Amino acid sequence: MKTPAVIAALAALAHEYRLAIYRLLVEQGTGGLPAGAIGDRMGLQPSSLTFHLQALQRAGLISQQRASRQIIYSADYDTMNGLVGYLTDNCCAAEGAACCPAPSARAARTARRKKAA
Amino acid sequence: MKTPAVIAALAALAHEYRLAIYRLLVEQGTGGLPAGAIGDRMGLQPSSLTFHLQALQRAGLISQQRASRQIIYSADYDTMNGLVGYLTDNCCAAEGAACCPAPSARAARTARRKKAA
DNA sequence: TTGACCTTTCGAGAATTCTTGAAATATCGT
DNA sequence: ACGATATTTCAAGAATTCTCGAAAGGTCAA
Repeated sequence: MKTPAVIAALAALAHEYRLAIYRLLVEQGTGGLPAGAIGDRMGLQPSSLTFHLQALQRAGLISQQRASRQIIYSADYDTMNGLVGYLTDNCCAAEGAACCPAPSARAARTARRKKAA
Repeated sequence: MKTPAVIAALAALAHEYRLAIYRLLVEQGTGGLPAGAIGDRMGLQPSSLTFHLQALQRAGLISQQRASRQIIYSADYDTMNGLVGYLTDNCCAAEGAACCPAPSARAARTARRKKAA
């Protein structure tokens, strides 16, 4: 995951409503949720909801799919994996720093991520 | 780590300069770096640099310490750990979702975090 | 094809964030 | 105490993000 994409994902999640929407969609799993249902739970105006959904989508955190009249949104787990990978990798660059996951866990996660990419 | 703090940390990192500054400080380890040296490397105006350093500091991602005339900034790893923990915990809330680190790694990280808090 | 439903688009205004230069603060060496 | 160095504060303006209401775009059922 490149730095501009990381910044986009961070910015997308750095908002009360968007973080809540994303968490809600993660809970829903691959089934996702139609826009209207999201708006109801969040108490958001339709146009405001679309604004935030688009922000999440541009960042690659969620994706949409039309189902007749409704538009179903669901979480894109890959982007979150990439984000967490970037943050953990860049968290412990200094050797011996008292931080983050233990080296073994970090190595395992890096290997898994490289395979996925 | 509570949601407002998570949003603050995400917002602080969601900016080109601030993410670069944070990464630079992480590389430096506990020794940190004086404000001037950060500004030189980033090519930032002093007042702009202070603005961004304060944003990172308010989010708990970095801390400062005076050393005679200079002010040394260094990364606060705990907040990043908390942020990564929050993101990983909330990434795989749906059971069986094809996402994030394997359950065992997640459990280990959660246990470590709880101990630290 | 008409009307109802669900969602997005558009435009305007409010709020927030970012940048910049000038002035202020704090520390040091002389 | 004075001048130099390092950084922050302040105020103003530019840029961006967010919210809201009205209108438009698809999709379905009759």
